[in-house]
Amino acid sequence: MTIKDVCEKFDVSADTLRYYEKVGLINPVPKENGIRKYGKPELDNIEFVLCMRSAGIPVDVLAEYIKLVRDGEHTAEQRRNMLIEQRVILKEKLDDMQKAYEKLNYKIDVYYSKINPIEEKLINKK
Amino acid sequence: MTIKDVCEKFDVSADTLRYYEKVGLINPVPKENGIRKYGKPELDNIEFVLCMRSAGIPVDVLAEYIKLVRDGEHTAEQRRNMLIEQRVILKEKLDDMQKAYEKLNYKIDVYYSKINPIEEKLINKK
DNA sequence: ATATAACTTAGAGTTAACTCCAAGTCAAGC
DNA sequence: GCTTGACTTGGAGTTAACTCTAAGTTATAT
Repeated sequence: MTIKDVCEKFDVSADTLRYYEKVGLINPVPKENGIRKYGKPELDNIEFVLCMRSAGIPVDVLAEYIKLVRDGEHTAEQRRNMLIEQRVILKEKLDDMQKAYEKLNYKIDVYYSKINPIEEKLINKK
Repeated sequence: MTIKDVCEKFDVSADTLRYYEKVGLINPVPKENGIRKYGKPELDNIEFVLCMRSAGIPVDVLAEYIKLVRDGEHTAEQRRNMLIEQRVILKEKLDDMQKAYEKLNYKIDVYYSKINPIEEKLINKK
């Protein structure tokens, strides 16, 4: 799989993939004639990283995590602690966003009744 | 209420509050002797904005929204559409983060069984 | 053989959202 | 009447995470 295939598969730019590799967030990808060829392990790595990034886990934290994976089995406990720490942060963010989502829903309802009070009344009187 | 009180109430820096005001994300705060005095409407404004910011809604989007509020009642529909648009984006983010959260939970379990296989067995055999 | 298109690199530039700084004002306490 | 401390300003600086640029290489099509 070329870099372009991976970009399409995960909807990410080639620049981002190379950047992630450069900063150690993705393991070095094997090359043929100087061109990156992505296999299963690379794709798994990328999928994990993109998923964690979409949750807002910082690049440097993920880079450290991947480094620990490379360092071997004896870092497992440290890695686990990292993940637990990130889970706490993520949970807080999720809760904040859930709250904002509900507030947004509420506000949209309020605007609805402002704009369309007649229809609103009809609904309520049903 | 002084700026310091507001900082403590909402756990936000004075710089951020002034920055939000400067870029139009918070309405101009009335001043006594050149010093900001925050009242109920200001606090409501700030709470809303901080909540939306914690959900990742961009500063410029919020600034435009606040501008529309100032422009009066006839912008209500436009505002509502903005909120609906942001709700879609927020929902997607929430779903992504929920997925990441679950993946993280799963990974933490995996590390747990790696590190502490004996205890893990005990739990499973119960 | 040469043009095209997709890749490569190192490193510079961009963007969003703060965050900090220097210089100044003002009320209160000694 | 002077110092202290909390505020004020405009504007510069920082950080994270890309994103772009320029110059170069390589396989394929003409």
